[in-house]
Amino acid sequence: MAVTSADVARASGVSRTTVSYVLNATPGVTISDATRARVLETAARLGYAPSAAARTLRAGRSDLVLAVLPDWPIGPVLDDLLEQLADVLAERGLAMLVHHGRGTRPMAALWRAVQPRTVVAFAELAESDLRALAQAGIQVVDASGGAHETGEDAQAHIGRLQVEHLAAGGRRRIGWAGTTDARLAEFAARRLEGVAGACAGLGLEPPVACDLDLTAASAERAVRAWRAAGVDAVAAYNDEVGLAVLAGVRAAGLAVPDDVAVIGVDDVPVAAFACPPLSSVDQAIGRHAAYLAACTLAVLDGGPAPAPPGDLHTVVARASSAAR
Amino acid sequence: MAVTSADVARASGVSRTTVSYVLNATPGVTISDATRARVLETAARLGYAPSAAARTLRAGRSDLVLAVLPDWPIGPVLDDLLEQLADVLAERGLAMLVHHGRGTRPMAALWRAVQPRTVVAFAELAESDLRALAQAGIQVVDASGGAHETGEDAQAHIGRLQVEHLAAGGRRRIGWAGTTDARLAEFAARRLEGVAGACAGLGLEPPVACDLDLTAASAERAVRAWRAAGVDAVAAYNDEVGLAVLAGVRAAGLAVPDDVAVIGVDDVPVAAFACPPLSSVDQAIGRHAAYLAACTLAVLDGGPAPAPPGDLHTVVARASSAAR
DNA sequence: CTGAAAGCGCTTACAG
DNA sequence: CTGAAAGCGCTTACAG
Repeated sequence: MAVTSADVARASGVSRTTVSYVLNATPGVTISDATRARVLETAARLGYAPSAAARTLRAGRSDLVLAVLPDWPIGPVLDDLLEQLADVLAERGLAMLVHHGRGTRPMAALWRAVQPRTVVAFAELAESDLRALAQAGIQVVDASGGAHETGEDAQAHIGRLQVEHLAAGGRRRIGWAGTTDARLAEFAARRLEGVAGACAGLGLEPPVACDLDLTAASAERAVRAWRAAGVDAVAAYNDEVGLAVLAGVRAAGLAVPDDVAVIGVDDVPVAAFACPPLSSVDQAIGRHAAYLAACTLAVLDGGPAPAPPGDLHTVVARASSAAR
Repeated sequence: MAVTSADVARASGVSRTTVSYVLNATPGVTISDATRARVLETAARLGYAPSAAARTLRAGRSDLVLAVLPDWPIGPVLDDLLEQLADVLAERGLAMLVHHGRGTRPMAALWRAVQPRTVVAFAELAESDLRALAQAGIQVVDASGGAHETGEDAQAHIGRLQVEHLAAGGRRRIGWAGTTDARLAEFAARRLEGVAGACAGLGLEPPVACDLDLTAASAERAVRAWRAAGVDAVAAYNDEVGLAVLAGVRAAGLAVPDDVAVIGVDDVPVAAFACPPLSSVDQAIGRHAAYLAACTLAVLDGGPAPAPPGDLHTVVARASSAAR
């Protein structure tokens, strides 16, 4: 049914070898212009596209890049990042296969089955998987955003930025608004560490941590707890949680930023529309994506690793964290 | 390097045929329990996983399901849907390959290269692609959300629900808040059609359409235009746009819902935290995803198509569209 | 400059 | 109950 290289060969009166040489522009072989033109024309006319399966079997590796996602929900940030990465890879003729780390079947089976060219790991991989990948010669791009160029954990760095901004605005007692989503727990813990570290560094008391789900009731409860502890500023896990906090403060009859300042993370468009507009930490996702794409290409080409993009995180100050 | 079925055969002292029979539990062949146990144990011990490429080449089709996304940004709704679909497929040993319809290379090359088991099309496919897929025996699941069970276009249906809700609250002059994102144009047009149709059906004047980007300035401009036309209610393309409208109304010194009512689409968590809380149209994405997964499995198994899930869309009424 | 042949790893008639 | 052999579509030494 499908047209194969043999069909193209037959139709253009040459061997499959020649077809392969022409279509892959194999370096080191010279094909007469007439033959080349004829093969190309025939291939186009027949709508020939080489079988990925056969190529993979032959080459021992596919044209697939496997993106291993963590078990947590993909927010708009990671979403953008994946899209941009897929675009860059597509330009190189590579398709991106997205795998949610649901643990449904062992990673080992997956990468063995798919024989990806590269694995881009947004989640930390198990030791055994890393060993196995290394042994199979599949290189791994670490996109878990672990280390920051300051040597600090990148997530902790974000938490630190939040606290430093709040403290610069005259706030002295910091609350932390985490999330009850268990899948985000590990991630949130790293943020909270940064928050706690920054408080310690600034001589503030340790942060008062509350986990919210995205309901008004849970936000109100958190606000009461913070209030009881004398909290005058809240660092939120992300903008969604931050907006929940704004609503909770309102519901408790208090005012932002007069009673409590709030800052989120991600700087989603909606943050600017809140009342009051929500301060946030921008993650410069475009530059991050470009860097990640460059890393992936470097791994593919065996080239040198690109220079890290410098600091990607900046505080976007809005009314919700105005200085008092 | 990688362990093959030949390795397993050698290590367990049988032929590759037997290994294949045991591992695939091929129906119609009987293998002695001793042999079966030995092969299974050996395969596990060696960490054997069959090569997807070889299987695909042999079978003429892969264990991949190709999800063809439209060119528009993936919102939280589609995002959820994809994740759930991927989970269901994973349980069946199928991996989902996501392809953004960027038109970077012709679809034809992609499906030919990948030989997917099924294509789940979230965007409408070109005639030529549909023909080619049919010819290659690759079935297509239409997930573009085109037809609604009422016979109405599903997107138009959502627009209708918005207008009917606003009109039921005593609003007489409807504004439409679209998006300047060109990738969403076609989608938004179908919504607007539903809005216009509902207005006509209710004897209201045609909607006053404005396209917004997600900035306060553009929202303010739109609000002024609506105001000049006497608009007292706005149906927004989605909750993000709806929240921008809320901010624009505030910036114009007007009040929601007293001067203008607003309703979005998607019912994202943040909608409930707005001031005032934003009304929305819930898309019951979980049920939609389940239906889509069932359709995909039905196609894979050649079974009958599952019953459509009934009406998935419901208005979530909040303060932003309170009756006047 | 071009072609015949081998082999990637799998499954499945076909023999025994 | 088990094995030897062919073939899926490709690429690449190796001959000519």
